[in-house]
Amino acid sequence: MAISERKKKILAAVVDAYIRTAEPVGSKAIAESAGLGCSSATIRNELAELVAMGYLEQPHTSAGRVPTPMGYRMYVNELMDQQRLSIEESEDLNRRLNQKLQELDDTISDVSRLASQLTDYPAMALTTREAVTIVRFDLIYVDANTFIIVVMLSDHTVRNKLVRLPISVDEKMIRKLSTLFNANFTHIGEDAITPVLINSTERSADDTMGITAVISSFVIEVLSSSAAPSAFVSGENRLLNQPEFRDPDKAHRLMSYLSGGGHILPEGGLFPDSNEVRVLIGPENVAEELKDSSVVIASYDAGDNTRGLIGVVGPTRMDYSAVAAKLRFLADGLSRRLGGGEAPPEGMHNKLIIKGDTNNE
Amino acid sequence: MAISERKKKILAAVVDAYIRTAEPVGSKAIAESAGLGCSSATIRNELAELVAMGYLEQPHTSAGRVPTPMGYRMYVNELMDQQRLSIEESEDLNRRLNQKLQELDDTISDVSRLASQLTDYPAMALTTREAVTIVRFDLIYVDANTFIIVVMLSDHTVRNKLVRLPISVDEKMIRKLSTLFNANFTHIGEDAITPVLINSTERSADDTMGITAVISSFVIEVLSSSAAPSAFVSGENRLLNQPEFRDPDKAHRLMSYLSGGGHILPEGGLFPDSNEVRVLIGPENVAEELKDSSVVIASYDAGDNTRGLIGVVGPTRMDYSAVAAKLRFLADGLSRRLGGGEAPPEGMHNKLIIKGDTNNE
DNA sequence: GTTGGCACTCTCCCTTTACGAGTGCTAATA
DNA sequence: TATTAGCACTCGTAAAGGGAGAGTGCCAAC
Repeated sequence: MAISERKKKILAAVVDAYIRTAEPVGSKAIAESAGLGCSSATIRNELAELVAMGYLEQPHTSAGRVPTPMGYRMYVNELMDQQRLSIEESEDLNRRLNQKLQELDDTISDVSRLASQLTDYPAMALTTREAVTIVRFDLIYVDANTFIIVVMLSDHTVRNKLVRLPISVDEKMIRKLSTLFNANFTHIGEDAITPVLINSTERSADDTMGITAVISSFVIEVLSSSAAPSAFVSGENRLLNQPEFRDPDKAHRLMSYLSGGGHILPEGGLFPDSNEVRVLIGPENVAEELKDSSVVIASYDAGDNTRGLIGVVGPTRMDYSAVAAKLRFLADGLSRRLGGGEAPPEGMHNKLIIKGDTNNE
Repeated sequence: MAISERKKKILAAVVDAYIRTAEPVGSKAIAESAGLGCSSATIRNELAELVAMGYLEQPHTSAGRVPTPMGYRMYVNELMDQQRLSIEESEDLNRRLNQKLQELDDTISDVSRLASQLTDYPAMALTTREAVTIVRFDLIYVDANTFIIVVMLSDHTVRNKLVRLPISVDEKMIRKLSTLFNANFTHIGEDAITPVLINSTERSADDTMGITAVISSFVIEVLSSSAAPSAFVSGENRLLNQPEFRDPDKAHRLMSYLSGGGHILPEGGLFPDSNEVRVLIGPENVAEELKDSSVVIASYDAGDNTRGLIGVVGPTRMDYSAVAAKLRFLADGLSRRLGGGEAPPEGMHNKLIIKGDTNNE
């Protein structure tokens, strides 16, 4: 059955009111607020039909209406006025973002904290990197027992480690090792670092003291930790702001889930395109713990084959419009700062494109 | 008035039972549990006196007794059996600790996470460092637009930064700058880095492209971030396990306080000595938000003029004995791994020394 | 198709009641 | 003098009752 224009308006009014008040919405309130010139009785008829169509439900017979996940979905896809940030807001955001400019690895926790502060919901941030390789190797001789390993990675980050040896090495040996590692260990993946390679390098260097092994294990550590996606969740406690989480058990369940950050990853398959904000409403979420919460995610381009994701978790009664706008802004800002060239110019407000699972209706 | 032996036993029994059950303790329960051969009526008389003395209180006339902060204090100082960890527990702890061996800066979050997991309370970890200086400077030339700054600090950590320039530099310039910075910027504090120094270095290097400024600002960033104590709180959500935080508002208040981590610092003044675990009970805490919670803290020696602190927050009805033992173990383990030489040998169980504000009675 | 009216059905909140755990006191006992 | 048994009393909690109010569904009129 097609949904009439008036039904849409009424549905939107219900969702809007429910988002604001967290209480079932009655026909009278709608008649007064939404500017369609008809009485509460008419609204009641329409509401009954919206319930029959599955967009709304009643907690019990004589209560007002509450949107179903399907109702929210309709609202998100078609009805909500796609909120833009005001000039002041976006300036404020820009300022805060500019303060955070550091390496991406520091930023990921900041990003999630920022998203959480901004939206007043718990937020998570994560990045997945494509496999990196080492592009450059330097060993810095400090003293007879100490040297520093510095490696530059294909994603233009730099890692270092201070090595202290129980025995003495001379500067020549360090230089030799540096040359060898530059020749043998750059531009290869973690799986190419075999015992065979390590042994042959050790022999070439005349290294009888196991220095090669130390350096090799650092290489492996760097390559494997860079490949692993990192996640960060913050502001879990903001859940308690929401009336639907006044039940400590419910709140606790979700918070524990969120604290265990990594679990969000499996859903990483559905990375939204840049410029798109994805909304997952209640049962649309894969994770059992999220079945009655909603998640809004946006992704950003962190440059060098790295994509980042920022997400916000809240009750299904979430201010989708505001949250989506803020996330979009944040993601854009991050893309612009961290990412490749083709990011949109500073200050431009992108048209918001919001998508989600539309195939379940 | 002096407190008799029997009163002590009864008080201990009340605290023990209350820690276990979170419910006011009645005379009958004590008569049965504590092995002193007397009836509940006798216990009642004693209880009445303990109330008069301020060690216990009654929520209302016909309820059991609950320890007051003063009661807990007595318990912690004199009564509780100072729990040792079982062999299995300490082996498990050792294993987990060994896995976490990395740089201190990575570890601080791990430490707090570990402490939280271990105790099932929210935990925080923080370190204060003495001012560090740079002891060694290296600039690595990568290509005409790129070089890497590597600095080694007096605390034996190494920091690096990749610098990309809009203009070209040659290798000679980089070498010159490296020498100059090594000469002028090592072994000095942040406040010694004045515009005058930067300008003179810039002139000496014939640097017309502002590279000196870039490097200088990195130096300042490193020195200031190393001086700033860093804090980390985790497991806030475990608060919700405790029945006293079933009230979402109460839980939220404390959790927000904890999330804002830094606030704990002002109390840093009371760093416990190593080998001592400090317990702060309810009103003994300075922070308003902690007035009806308890904090257990231990400190460890992280080497190089750095002291770390691990703390656990919970309701006043906290299992002080178990928590103190675990924190002591953790702190010892960390001192041994990170710290100076005179740490106790591996595997030894230290005598627990527990102290606190005893001057308020 | 829309509206006013009205009986009906819920939940929410307040009060009442009953119950039981635990006390305080007193008088008896060792 | 310290301990104990007994008993009346207190108070909080949980279950049960009882409006009040918000909101519905339906019907008959427009």
